[in-house]
Parts: sequence; C-alpha cells; structure tokens
Amino acid sequence: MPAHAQTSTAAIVAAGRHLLEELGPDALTMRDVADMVGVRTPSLYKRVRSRADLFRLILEDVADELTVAIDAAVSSGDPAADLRAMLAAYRRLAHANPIAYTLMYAPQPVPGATERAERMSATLLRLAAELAGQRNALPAARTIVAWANGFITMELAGAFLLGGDVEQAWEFGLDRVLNAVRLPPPQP
Amino acid sequence: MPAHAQTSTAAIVAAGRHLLEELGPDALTMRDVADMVGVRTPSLYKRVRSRADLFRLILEDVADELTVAIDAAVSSGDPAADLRAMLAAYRRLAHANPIAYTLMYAPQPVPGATERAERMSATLLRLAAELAGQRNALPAARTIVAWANGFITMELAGAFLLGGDVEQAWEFGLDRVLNAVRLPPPQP
DNA sequence: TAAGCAAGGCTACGTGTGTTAGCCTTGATG
DNA sequence: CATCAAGGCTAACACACGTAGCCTTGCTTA
Repeated sequence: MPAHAQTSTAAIVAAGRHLLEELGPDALTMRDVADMVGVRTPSLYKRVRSRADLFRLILEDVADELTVAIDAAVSSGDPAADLRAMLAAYRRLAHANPIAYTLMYAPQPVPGATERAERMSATLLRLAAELAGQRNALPAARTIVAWANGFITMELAGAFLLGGDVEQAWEFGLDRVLNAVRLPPPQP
Repeated sequence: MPAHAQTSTAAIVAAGRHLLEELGPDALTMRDVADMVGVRTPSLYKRVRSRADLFRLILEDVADELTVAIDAAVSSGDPAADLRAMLAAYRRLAHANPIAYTLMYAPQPVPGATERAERMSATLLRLAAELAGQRNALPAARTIVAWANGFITMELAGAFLLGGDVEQAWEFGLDRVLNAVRLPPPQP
C-alpha cells in the first residue's frame, strides 16, 4: 500500500450518517462530509461512486444494525414474546435513526434491497410461522411488519397529532395485531 | 388585472406532480416545470416561493384528493364495511401516486401537516369509535391506519420480495386487523 | 380619453453543489 | 535503488436554485 490513507469508506459513511441524522438529507453535502473526515471533496470519490451511492451505503449500514438488533432481541422461545421484543428493538433503532429509517422506505428503492429484506425477514418469518401456522406465515408476517412499520413511520413523521398516549397506542396495536394473526379468520 | 397570465399556480402544481410521479423527486426541477407550463424558470417564483414550497403544494394537492376519495368511499352505514371501502380507496390513490404518497411520510414534515391530518382523521375516527367503542377509538384508529399505511408503504417500496400473493396478504391483514380492534384485549 | 400602475413576463447573474480531469506525493515492493 | 499505484490535491465544468431589475401589457380611474 502506498501513502497512508487519511480516511476510509467506513469513516465516510459514519460522517454521512451523522450529518444525515443531525441536519437532514439536504444537509448531507459531499463538502461537509469531506470536512468531517479531513480531506477535500474530490477525494471522497476514490471511495464512493457518488452522493447517491453514499446514501445507499448509509442505508445499508443502518439496515445491518437493524438486522443485528432484531436477531439479538429474540431469545425466550415463546413466539409472541419474541415478536414483542423484536419489534421493540426495531422501534428503538428507528427512533435512534429516524431519518435513515424513513429513507429506507422512500421511493426509488436502492439496489441490494432484496438481499437486505431477506436477511431481515428470516427471523420474523420463523416466528410468524410459530404463531400463525405455516400456512399463514407469510401474510401474518406481512401484517405484523406492516403495522409496526406504519406505526413507526407515522410517529416519526409527526402524524399522530390528535393527542392521546402514543405509547399506549403502540401497546394496544401490538396486543391486538399479535393476537389477530393467530386467530382463525373472523366471521362477517 | 394587467397582462394575461400565461400560467397559474394550479398548472405549475399539476406539472410538478406529473414530473414527480413520472421521473422521481430528483427530476422535479424548476427548469422542467417551467418548460411544461410554457414560461421561463424565474417566472415560477411569481407563484411559488421555492422548490420546497412547490413540493409542499404538490403534497397538499394529493392529500386533498385523498381526503375527498376517502369520504366518498364511505356510504353503507356498517363501520367495518365502510372502513374496508375507505382503506381500499386510500390504497388505490396511493398506487396512483406512489412517489407523492411516500413523500407524505418523509422526514422533515411540511407545515400544514396538522390540519391535513385532522381532516383525514375525522371519518376514520368516527368509524373506529363505532367499531371499537368510544374508549378505544383513538388507539384503534391508529392501529388501523398504521397497518394500512405500513402495508402500502412497503409494497410501494418493493419491500414485499418474498413472493406470495400481495393481494391476499392485504385481505388477510384487513380482516384480522379490523376484527382485532373490536375484540376485548387478548389474554396472555 | 389619457395617465398611471402593478401583475407577470423576461434576461442576466451569483452562489452552491456534484463530479471529472489530471497532476503529485508517498511509501511499499522487486 | 527504481517502480508504481493508491490516494491525496487543485482546477474547472455543468447545472440547479434563486434574486435583481427591466419591460410589456392592459385594467383602472381622473
């Protein structure tokens, strides 16, 4: 290796993540990232293809953390309890990285989304199968994750504006949704 | 009134909406909007404060359509049936305007979101109260709309990658969630 | 009817950002 | 010791948003 590298892809991604969460997507400029890691702007392009690519790397980084946190939260063996712990961990990380989280479900999905989704889905699918039966595992998992994702997205967007206790609404929804997917289909 | 206006705020918003849905947020440039409505770029600033303001106007426009579509869908008098129709209309409009829809729950919420949310919530809250009782109306409404929003967000982002029938998953979740919010709390 | 006036176009320009081209230093390697 | 490429750098381009300030137009009113 020639001359000592003054930065690294990891440092660039970390700086980008910091700027993104601290000041929002528009404030994530190549200039400011370069300042943070101690090089001039064009040097970033030795590590990162483009600004869009940097966004992709940042979201991958957060997605990786999400996967790890989710898997670490599962332990008890009881599917309902495990799902509660998993979704709590999911929500906690989303709160810690609100902007990146929201961007993960933005239009123009980034390449590599498929693999990411599969990694994140494995544990969920297993638990959903235990809870709702193999036959309904996929729709049950989709119902659960749709509810959780929707709830978190809305609270992060500040869409829960009518007062009331948001925490209570989370518990309410969690109880009801987990219960609902394991019941037989309702009668009209 | 002096010299004939060659464009209008409505035309600008319509052009912006079209560009946004057709080519994505990055392609929504003031230049292209101006071309579409037949004026030069700086003339847009007589009607619109900034590009961010144009985004705001576009999202308001879509939100208004959403509100109208939702209210028009409610008719039968049966709360469950009305909710099904309402959510179907909601989803249909989201599919017709996927990028704008996703942007509505993006970071950095736009001003005016409060009023929008209240307008959109009125019907939902009434139906939720009929279905789940006055006491649980708010958390029930939040559970329903969180599920629907999450489901739609994920399918628009292409996050349902594991195959299976997405339509069936929608029906599955809809049945289960509507049923769940009117039941008494589950026993552990 | 003629003068005034402001809405709403326009051109020209400044600033900031992403990105590329191409050079130079550096230190590990044969 | 000579080579060589990784990884810095400066310079410059393209293009976007946004502002300044002018000019035309046609309604309004004395």
